[in-house]
Amino acid sequence: MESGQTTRAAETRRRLLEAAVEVFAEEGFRGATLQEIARRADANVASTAYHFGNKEGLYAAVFEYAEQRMAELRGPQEDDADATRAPEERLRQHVTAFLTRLLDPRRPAWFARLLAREMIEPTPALDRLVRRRMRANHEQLAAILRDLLGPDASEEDVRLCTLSVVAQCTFYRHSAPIVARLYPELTPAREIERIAGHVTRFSLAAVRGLRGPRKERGS
Amino acid sequence: MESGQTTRAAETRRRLLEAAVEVFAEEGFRGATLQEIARRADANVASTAYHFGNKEGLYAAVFEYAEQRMAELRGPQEDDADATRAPEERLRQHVTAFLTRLLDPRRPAWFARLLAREMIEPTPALDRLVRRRMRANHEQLAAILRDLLGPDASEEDVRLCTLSVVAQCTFYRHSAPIVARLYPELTPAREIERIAGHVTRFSLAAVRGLRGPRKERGS
DNA sequence: GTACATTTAAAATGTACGTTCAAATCACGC
DNA sequence: GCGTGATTTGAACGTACATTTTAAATGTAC
Repeated sequence: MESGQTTRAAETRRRLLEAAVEVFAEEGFRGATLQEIARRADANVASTAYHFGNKEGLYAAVFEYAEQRMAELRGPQEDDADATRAPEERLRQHVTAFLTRLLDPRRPAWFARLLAREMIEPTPALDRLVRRRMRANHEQLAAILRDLLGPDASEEDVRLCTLSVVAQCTFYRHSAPIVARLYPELTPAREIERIAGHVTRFSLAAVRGLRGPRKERGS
Repeated sequence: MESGQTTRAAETRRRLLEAAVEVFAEEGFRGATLQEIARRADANVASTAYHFGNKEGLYAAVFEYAEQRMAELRGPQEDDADATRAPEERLRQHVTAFLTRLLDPRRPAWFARLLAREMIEPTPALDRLVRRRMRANHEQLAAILRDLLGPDASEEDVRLCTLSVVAQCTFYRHSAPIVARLYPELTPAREIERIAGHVTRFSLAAVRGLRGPRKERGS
């Protein structure tokens, strides 16, 4: 068919996306320049316009591309399915996988940076990401916590506990600069196992304590 | 002395800072323009150069100003001191105050935005903030958790638990766009008390569970 | 009230960047 | 090899903006 042309064009497109992911992650939407992206991709500035219309179009494509690449990087062990095992074990596994995705230095850092920027100035790309990727993950974790909390727990409690677990995981990524300055000796990237162990123990203990009759302390 | 001039000059300076805090928070360092800042402050562009040297100088001054303003906004009930009360009660109070600072819609939102931007691209301003404001807060919270965990807990455990509490609080601010998209019905800004209650209960239960002989589950 | 220093206003300058465009190059069917 | 449409290229355009310059205004001291 048109394999020669198409693959060549698709190739520059891919190079542009590859370069753009990095530049957008490093510099943000405003800070990123098409010239820099084109330079890194060994392409002409005008090719960005040709392939993606304009800077915004490129960003949208970049976010989708990054999202896809991250999904590909997921190992099969992170998939759902094993509803047979004890919820305690499933929690540990979920937390470990989550933290690994966030902190493992072998994973590219750009996705977390893009996401962090979306937290400050959300774009339509975030809506899609939540709908298409995050929601399912949250549901999976919520199911584990529902099991742990027992049948008497309200959906409200399940939700809040789920968020507490997520919060502990994402913290070491989102607030890394603060953690690094408060505790220079703690290097999360190298201690994923230790942190995962703590988050799991902490959360399991919390859930066990919450499970029984709710203890209302204080006023 | 030179009061007429000085106060007038100081007044312009203050107006510039006030405007700059907002613009930097909204648009980020790169997105903010001196012209817009000057316009909002009813001042001339050149006045930014006169008072702060250049854009970077203005940013540094802005961050310090924001920091100071936030410190002023703290009620007296957020101070340390009451080491007499039960640590459970102190935790509840600390968490509530923390969440209020982060989420209360009556508080200006710009500080959190400036801070979020520092999480992506730290500047020297962050070092100062951590050293001069955050460290003490963390120590205060760590002390509460040390009390709760009892004398057998390692400093490592205290640290991790402290971070778990902080993580749960900051999450509702840092990841607000995600929470809003996952659970549109949850409106953290209006439910500070409920969230504070959950974080406190969750963390107290966790700490109580961790306090005894460490239960190692799983492998 | 006149000379000097400080502060503000307005315009000018230079640069960086997104976008556009016409020409050049390429891949392919004929 | 030649025409056709898809890509790629290099240059140019216009705009936005940080910074600088210049001039006026304002305050201070004699």
